[in-house]
Amino acid sequence: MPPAPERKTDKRSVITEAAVDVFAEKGFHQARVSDIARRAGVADGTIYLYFKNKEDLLLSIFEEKMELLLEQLGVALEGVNDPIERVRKFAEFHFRQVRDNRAVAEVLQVELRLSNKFLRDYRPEKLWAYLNVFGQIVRDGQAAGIFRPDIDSFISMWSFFGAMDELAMQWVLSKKQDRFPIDEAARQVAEIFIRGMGVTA
Amino acid sequence: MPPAPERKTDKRSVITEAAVDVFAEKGFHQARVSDIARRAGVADGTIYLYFKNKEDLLLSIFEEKMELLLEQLGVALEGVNDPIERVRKFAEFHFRQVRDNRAVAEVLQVELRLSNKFLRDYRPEKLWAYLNVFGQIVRDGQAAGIFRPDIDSFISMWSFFGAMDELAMQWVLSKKQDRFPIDEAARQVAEIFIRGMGVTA
Amino acid sequence: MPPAPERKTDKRSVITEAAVDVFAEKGFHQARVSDIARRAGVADGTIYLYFKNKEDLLLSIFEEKMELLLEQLGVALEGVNDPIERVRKFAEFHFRQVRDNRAVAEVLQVELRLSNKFLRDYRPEKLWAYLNVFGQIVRDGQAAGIFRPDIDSFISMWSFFGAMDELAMQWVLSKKQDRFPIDEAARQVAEIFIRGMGVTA
Amino acid sequence: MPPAPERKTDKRSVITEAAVDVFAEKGFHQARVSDIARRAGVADGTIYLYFKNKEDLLLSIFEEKMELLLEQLGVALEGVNDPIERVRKFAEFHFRQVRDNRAVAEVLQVELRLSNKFLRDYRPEKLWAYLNVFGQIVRDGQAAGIFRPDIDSFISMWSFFGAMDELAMQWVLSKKQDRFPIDEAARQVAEIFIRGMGVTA
DNA sequence: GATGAATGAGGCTTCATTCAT
DNA sequence: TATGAATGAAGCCTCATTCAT
Repeated sequence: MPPAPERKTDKRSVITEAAVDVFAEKGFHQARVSDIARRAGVADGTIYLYFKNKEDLLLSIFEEKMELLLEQLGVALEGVNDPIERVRKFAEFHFRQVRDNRAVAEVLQVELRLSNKFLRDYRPEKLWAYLNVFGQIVRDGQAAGIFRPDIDSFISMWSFFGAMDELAMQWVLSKKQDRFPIDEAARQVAEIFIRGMGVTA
Repeated sequence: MPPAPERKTDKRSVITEAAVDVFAEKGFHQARVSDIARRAGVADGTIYLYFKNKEDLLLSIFEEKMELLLEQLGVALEGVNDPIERVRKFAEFHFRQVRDNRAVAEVLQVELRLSNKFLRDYRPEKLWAYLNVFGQIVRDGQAAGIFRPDIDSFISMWSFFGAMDELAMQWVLSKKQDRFPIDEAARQVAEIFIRGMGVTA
Repeated sequence: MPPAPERKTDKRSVITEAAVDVFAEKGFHQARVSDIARRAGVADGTIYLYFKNKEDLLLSIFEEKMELLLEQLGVALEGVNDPIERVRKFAEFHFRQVRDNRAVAEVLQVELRLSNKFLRDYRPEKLWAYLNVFGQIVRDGQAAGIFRPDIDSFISMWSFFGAMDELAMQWVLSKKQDRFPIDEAARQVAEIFIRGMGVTA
Repeated sequence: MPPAPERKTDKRSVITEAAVDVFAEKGFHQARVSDIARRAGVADGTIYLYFKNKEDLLLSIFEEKMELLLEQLGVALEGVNDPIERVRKFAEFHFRQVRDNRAVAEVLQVELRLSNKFLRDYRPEKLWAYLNVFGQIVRDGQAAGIFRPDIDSFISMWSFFGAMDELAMQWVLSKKQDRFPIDEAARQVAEIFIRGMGVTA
């Protein structure tokens, strides 16, 4: 019996998952490479067979996770044609991901922002692709006469993302006991933007 | 005759300003204490006469800058009573700060990201106060029947801040030549939230 | 039918040649075992089937190359009986080797430098044998009354080798365009030592 | 009372001397930076206040020592005008230095050669200046009709240096008990080159 | 024999902080 | 107050070597 096809990338993803956990727990700078190695059950040096260095590990996580996210977003929006409904689904999808993959969200939202490389040098194509799904919804809605034509899709897109992202961060960083209901947040954000961009207002 | 009061804090504020610049340029972790000292024109050790350590320096900046911001926000909103108008003024004020003082935007970014994870026990009271001005606008608007009563002020407050903050960051990070008009961004964000929270929609 | 004898050592010599190149290019310490493996077209681990470790690989090169050199020197000096002529032939031979096989010069350099300090217990017998050919020429010349009897063969032998070796290194290190004629160097070195050791002077 | 002027470079030279000892004892690659620090009585980090890195430390030793050597050579040859005598004094001086500063000689001769930077990238100006003193002696001798005009000063200069250097290395590396008389070596090398280059031969 | 992924010890270097002047 | 040389803990990363396949 041949090994499962993902056997080959097995160790790589073991490391990736371990890194997500450790980064989420301790933060990028406090996380020791050896912590990640121990968590992954590999030797320190093994990490460097798959990643150039610690920062590359962080960026790789971003790339991989965003790619996955983008795919799943496509699935979540499949068959949904009404722009308004698509906005709702988008918010719902985003917050659901955050809730279900808290560690990933934490790394994507908190740690990544602290990485200079990320903020300054790195161009997050995948993030743009993700956001542009929203931008396209706005333009489609405008074409359909649902959203006001003077809305700038660039501005609304980043606003929408900023709103979701900030709420997600607050949720992620909040202690378990005083965590607000995230699906309610999804609903409210979606509603604010739908009405906010709507023509009837 | 006692020395002029600001004489005493002269060197302290020189250091603070230098630190703002350096932190904004390189980020907290990449910034070396000696960079800040050089920029401030003092010796490394001098910094430790005014601040307990590097982290304390960062926190002091937060405190000072946020206090100032809060004061100025108060001035900007003075005499403006209509909740809708107050939202507009808030957005306008925030983006104007970002434009006029690039470092403010970055400081806010950093604070948000670091305060909860890196600085476990630090509570950014001043930031909350800043945001709560918006929260109160929402509640006032609800009381006046202008905003829908089911809007959660916590959610809308963070959404609003996230939207503004993300746009600010995009503006800060964008190259000078292709910078979008920041005051237009202010208008659009304000409009989306005003309409989005409004009862008539 | 047994495999051809060199079949058995085929891979070994492939590795040896690759190692000579890599050591010559980067030096012993800078050379990675994996560089050698790649150059040889084998896996890293394969090297350890033929050599105990990296150091052993270096020593084996010494042994093999010096053995060859010694043999060829014998051939070059065959039938030449006059000590003076033998000195000339020796120099000629040495520089010809350097020119035709650049790596040999570097190997000798490395050996000399490393053998006594880095490889505490290694005795470069073959190198000594090579040099002693010159020592013997001196002693023969002295017996024949051609060279002064107060010349110490140890001192003259190392001097001669040092002179040739240093010139060889300069030649090897010099850029192709401004390379001095190496055979002229051979002539001059030989002449200096012949006259320098001669009785008539 | 003001501090002695060399107070300022005190620690730097303490480190340099310690490095010479440790490099001579263990070799460059085996020497740990912490070994040098301990020997110098400073913290590891202190070394990096004076030197860029470990290799820079080695090269700095070379620069400093060669500069000193060059100066002292000038003194040793002062007032000696006869080219023949100058050759004798040169050899004498060189070997005396080796004998009196064995650790320095060991570092300069053995370790330096093993440093890739040195051999490939670095242009040892000071060494050339040192050698050119010999080159000039040759040319002066030729002008005076003492040395044969067909001698190439470049070739003879490197030969001479190679001869001395190789002998010096053999002396430095040899065990105390079987160390040959170095001043006798000086005499013989000088004599070989003087006669070897002479017109009468 | 051949492979090459995995190992893991250990060193160079950084930089926040101190303290004698 | 101010200095800045000195400290030294601690982590990222390299790479020779092994061993299961």
